[in-house]
Amino acid sequence: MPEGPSIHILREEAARFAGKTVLRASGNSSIDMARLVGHRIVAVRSWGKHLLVEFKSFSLRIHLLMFGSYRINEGKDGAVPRLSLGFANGEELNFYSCSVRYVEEPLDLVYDWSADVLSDAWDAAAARKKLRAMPGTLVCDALLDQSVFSGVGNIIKNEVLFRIRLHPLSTVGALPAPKLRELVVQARQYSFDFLEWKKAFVLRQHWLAHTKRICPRCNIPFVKAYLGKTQRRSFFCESCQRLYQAHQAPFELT
DNA sequence: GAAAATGTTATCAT
DNA sequence: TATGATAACATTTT
Repeated sequence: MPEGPSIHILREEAARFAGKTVLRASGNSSIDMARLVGHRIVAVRSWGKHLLVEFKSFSLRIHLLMFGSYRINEGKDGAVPRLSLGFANGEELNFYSCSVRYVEEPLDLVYDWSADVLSDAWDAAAARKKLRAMPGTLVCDALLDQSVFSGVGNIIKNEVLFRIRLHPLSTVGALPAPKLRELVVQARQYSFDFLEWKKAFVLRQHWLAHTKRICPRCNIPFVKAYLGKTQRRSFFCESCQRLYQAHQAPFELT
């Protein structure tokens, strides 16, 4: 369920609770839920895959991890909420199998909004600068680095690399400037495409590489491998996705 | 029904 | 101490 665009949708749906006061909080989370009761939600925000419910003096951070889900104004069959927030008129916001935490500091101090690929505050130049500082990193790992591309997940990773014809084992430092620029542009652009397709329930049919067996450009089999320090599934075409590697030895002189 | 998977973090080992 | 490997968590789809 959850890459950045899915959380963006969740945030839009949960925005209705901004300004409302929590009347009840329950669930199997280990956080102090009583603390929430009586507090008014100032805003519902998101940063990449984090959903942030902001109160006046603290915030709640929900991360759906791999299998999390949520329901608004209804329960989920046979599932106990990790956290259930009750509001006036029987309204409720329920989260299942997710990570729940308090953030004590002001959100603007904790989060770098310019790293969120779906944010108005997204800063492509800042992302390029971060990438230039990690020349030895594989592009498949760089795309999943939340401090650079907050919200990008494994599906977006595979689709972006296919879209810009870039081999996942390419090294960030070996990319020509225009390619690096394209990587940054498409990480954001594909995330918006993902968002629109997800909203229209047509996301999966737009996948060109992720879980696919044949390259739609070359008509030859994709390679499926678990790559990078993250060891996540990669689907790529060895024919049309170019591999850029450093010409010099892959160790650093210190 | 087994296996895999849209993710992150805690803990242990080196 | 810092880095890295491993485990842990939990649910739906193939």
